[in-house]
Amino acid sequence: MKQSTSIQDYLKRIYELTEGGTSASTNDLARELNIKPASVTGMIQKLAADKPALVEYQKHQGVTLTKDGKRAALEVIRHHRLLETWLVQTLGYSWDEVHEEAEKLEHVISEDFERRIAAALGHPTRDPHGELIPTEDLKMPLENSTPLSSLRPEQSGTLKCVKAADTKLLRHLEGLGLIPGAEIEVTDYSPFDHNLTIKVGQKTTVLGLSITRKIFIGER
Amino acid sequence: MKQSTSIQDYLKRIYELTEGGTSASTNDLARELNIKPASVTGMIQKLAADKPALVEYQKHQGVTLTKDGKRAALEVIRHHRLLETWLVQTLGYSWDEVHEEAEKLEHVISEDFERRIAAALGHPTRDPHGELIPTEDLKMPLENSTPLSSLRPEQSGTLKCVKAADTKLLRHLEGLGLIPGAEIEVTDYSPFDHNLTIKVGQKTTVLGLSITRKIFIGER
DNA sequence: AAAATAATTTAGGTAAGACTAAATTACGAG
DNA sequence: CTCGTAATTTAGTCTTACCTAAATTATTTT
Repeated sequence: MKQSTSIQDYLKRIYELTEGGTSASTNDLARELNIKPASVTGMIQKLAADKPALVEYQKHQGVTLTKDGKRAALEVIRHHRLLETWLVQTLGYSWDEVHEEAEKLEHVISEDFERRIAAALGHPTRDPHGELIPTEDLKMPLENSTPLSSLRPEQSGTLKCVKAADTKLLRHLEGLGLIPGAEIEVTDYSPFDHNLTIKVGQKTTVLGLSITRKIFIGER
Repeated sequence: MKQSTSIQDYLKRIYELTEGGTSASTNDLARELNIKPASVTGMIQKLAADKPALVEYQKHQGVTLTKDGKRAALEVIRHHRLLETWLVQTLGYSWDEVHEEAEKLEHVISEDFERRIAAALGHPTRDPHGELIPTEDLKMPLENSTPLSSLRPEQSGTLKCVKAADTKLLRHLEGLGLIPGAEIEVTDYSPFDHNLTIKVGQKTTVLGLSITRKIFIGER
């Protein structure tokens, strides 16, 4: 019932890649996990063959998580996001520094430890990037936000979440005031390159699609 | 330069077993690590053969740590003891609950994390059991205490440290007031079974050798 | 000092989980 | 529909770190 670090990483990535409803391809998984596609095939075949199967898998069709697999993935994700929150709140990490550390800790902490930090933090619902934290009974809350890339001039909202782990990018966004809670207004859109011009506080910035896709906006 | 979890465990145990100046035997190591002696032989041969050798080893003579091995061991021990301190101080763990959790975390935390918790705790010198925490430059401070088992009637002192990980024992000792800082006086000694009668506060207790060997007493 | 016993080492094996190279399958263009 | 490319899978290797069984070395007893 307790998975290895490797397996937990597979499950977490599969969860992320299948959030949109599509199945996760061997190649995508390999890229996300920084391993070779051939290695992925081996592992997902094993995960699909296991007694209580953690993934659903048909040759050349990609993988999805089973009920059990999803639970296990949400457990890891809960660990990760609680840890990030806690590193920021109690040890003064900044949001661009927490990812790596949480990535290692998430695999080794006990359920007891998880409960203790959740309680100490007041049972937070979002991590420092604004990502939703799965509940204690391992349900993922509904996200009511849309990617910034889908907004158009005149539209506005509150920055809910930044889906990124890259230190440089996060620092850059922070410099622009683009952190969870920020009020944003779209002032211009360029249909050719999908650039958006937005106003955050006093500042006006132009952002490309590769960034606007990672920023999620919700109701004020 | 970064060792696997297994190797770190070997080094830590070897450090502990050789603190008394003697070398660590294959069997003792196997017992401490809960693995078979044959497996220990294989690993220590590898550690001794490595480019910068971590252990000194001659067939049938047991192992000791090299300079490099000692540094690596102290790094792990520092992690472990800082973590225990920190689990107790910030998450409300009791001294009998921290061992297992620290045992897993010690292998994955970064140097940055180590520095942050050390600073947050005010650079403590002892962990919740009173064990000395290696300094940031990886020197083990001198311990100026002796085992309770070496004291005799009329002698007294302050409890400095309890070298034990067993939950039951630790809870028992706590119930008797035998925690770091306690003032202790020896009132009786039985030369046949080495039992000691001691007074802690109001309480008088008789302790066997297996316990008195694990309790360390120092100057008031 | 030889025999019995205990400790240690050798030899060979297994399981995870990665890799490379080669084979196969799927898919888009003509 | 067939060819070429891209994605995927198969097959076979490697490393780490454990295991068991058998052989060897050390130590203790008689």
